[in-house]
Amino acid sequence: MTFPGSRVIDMASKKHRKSRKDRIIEVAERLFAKRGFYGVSLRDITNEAGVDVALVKYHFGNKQGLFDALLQRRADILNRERSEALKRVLERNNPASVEEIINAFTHPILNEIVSEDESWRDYFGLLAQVNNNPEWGGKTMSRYFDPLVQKFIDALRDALPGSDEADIYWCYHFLSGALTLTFADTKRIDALSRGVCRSSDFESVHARMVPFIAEGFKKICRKTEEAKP
Amino acid sequence: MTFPGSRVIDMASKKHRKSRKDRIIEVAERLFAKRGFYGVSLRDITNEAGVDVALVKYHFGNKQGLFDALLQRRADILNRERSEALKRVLERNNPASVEEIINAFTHPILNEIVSEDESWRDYFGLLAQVNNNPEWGGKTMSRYFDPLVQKFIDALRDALPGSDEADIYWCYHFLSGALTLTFADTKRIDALSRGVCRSSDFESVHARMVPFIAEGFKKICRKTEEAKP
DNA sequence: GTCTATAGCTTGATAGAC
DNA sequence: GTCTATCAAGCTATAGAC
Repeated sequence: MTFPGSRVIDMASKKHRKSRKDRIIEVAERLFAKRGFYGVSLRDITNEAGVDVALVKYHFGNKQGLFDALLQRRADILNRERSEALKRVLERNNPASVEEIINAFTHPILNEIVSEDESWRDYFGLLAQVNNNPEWGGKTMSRYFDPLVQKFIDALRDALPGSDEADIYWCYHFLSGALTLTFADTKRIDALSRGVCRSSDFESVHARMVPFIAEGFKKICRKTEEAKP
Repeated sequence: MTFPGSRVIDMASKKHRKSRKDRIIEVAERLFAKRGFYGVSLRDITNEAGVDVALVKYHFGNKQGLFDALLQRRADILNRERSEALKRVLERNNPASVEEIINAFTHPILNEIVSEDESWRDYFGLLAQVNNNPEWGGKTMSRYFDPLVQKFIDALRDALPGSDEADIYWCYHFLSGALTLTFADTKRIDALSRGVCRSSDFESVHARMVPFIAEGFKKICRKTEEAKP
C-alpha cells in the first residue's frame, strides 16, 4: 500500500462525495419532478450531474430503467414506514379508528416532506404526476403501492363493519387524489387564496386533510348504521 | 357564380368535413391527454391529423399556442356550465347547502364526460395532469378556472357561516385533487379493487364523491358550531 | 466505472411557393 | 390556408478505448 491510511480517507470521502450513480438518480428525481418523464432528456440529467450520458446505460439500462429505479427507491422506504405505522396503530387498538388508519397512511409522507432532506418534495411532486397520468399512471402506482394499500383497505373494512366493498375503494380513490395533489406543492392554493394558505405549509394542510378524508369515509361507508363519534 | 347553389353544398360539407385547424386541435387534445405536453411532438399530431406541420405555426403560432388554445376552448364551455349551475342553485335557495354547491361544481363535468362526445374524457385526462404539474400546473389552472372558483368559494362561505378562510380554501384543494383524479380515468381502481369498481363508471363515483366532499367541508369548516343535517 | 465518439433519428420552427 | 423543403439542434442508444 503506497498510501498508508488511504482506506480511511476513502471511506470518509465516500460519505462526502457521492457516487456518480447516486448523482444521476438524484438529479433525475429533481428534473422528472418538474417536467415529467418526457420533459427531461438524458442530457439534461447527465449535464447537471456532471457525468457522461453513457453512464445511464451502464447503471440503469436506459431512460425507463432510471425512472423505475428512482420510483422504486423511495417507494420502498415509504412502504416500510407506512407498514410500521399501520402495525403500531393496530397493535394499540383493533379495529382502529378510521382517523388512525388514514393518519398511518399519510403521516409518513408528512414526516418525510418536512425533513431536512428536501429531495422528498421532488419525489411527491413526481408521484402526483404519475398518479394522474392516464396512459400508464394507474399501472405504475399499482405496481409500487397497491400491495400495501390492500392492507390499509383491510384495516378500513374492519373499522367500518358492514360497509360496501365498492364504497371503500372509491373513498380510497378520493383520498389518493387529494393526497397526491396536496404534497405536489403546485402553489395554486397560494394564488387562489391570495396568501391565506401556503401550499408548502404541509403541517397545516395535513391537520385538515386527515379529518376531512376520515369524515368522508364514514359518510359513504356507514350508510346502513348510525354514525358513531 | 359558376356553380349555382354551391354555397349550400359548401355549408353542408362544412358540417361533415372539419377544418384542418379543428382536426389539429382535436388530435392534439387526444395525444396531450395521453402523454402530456412534452410527450407529444408536433409531428405526432399533424401526422395523425393528416396535415402538414407548418399549419401549427400558421394557426397557433407554436406548440405552446396550440396547447393553450385547446385548454381555453373547453374551459370556456365548462366555466359557463358551472356558472349557470351555481346560479340556478342560488336562485332556488340562498344560502344553498354545501352538497348543492359542490354538485354545481362537479355535475357539469359528469354531464360532459358521459355524453356521446368522447373527447371530453381526453380533456379531463389532460386537466388532471395539468393540475398536478408542480412546474406550471398551479398557474395554468388558476388562469383558466380560478375566477369562477372564487364565486364557488363565496357560495361555500355563505353556506358555512363563521368558518375560517383557510379551512375553506384547503377543503377546495382536497376537492380539486379528488375531482381531477376521478375524471382522469387512470384505471388504477379497477386493478386495486379486482373489478369491483370500474374507473369509467362515472355516475357511480360521482354519486359518492359529492357527499364525501361535502361531509369533509362540514367537518373542517364547522368546528365552532354543531353540525346540522 | 467512466469516458470518447458517433450513428441514426426526431425535434420545433420557418422561409417561401402556390 | 396549405404545402414543400430545409435547418440547426436535440434526442436515445451503443460500440469500444481506457
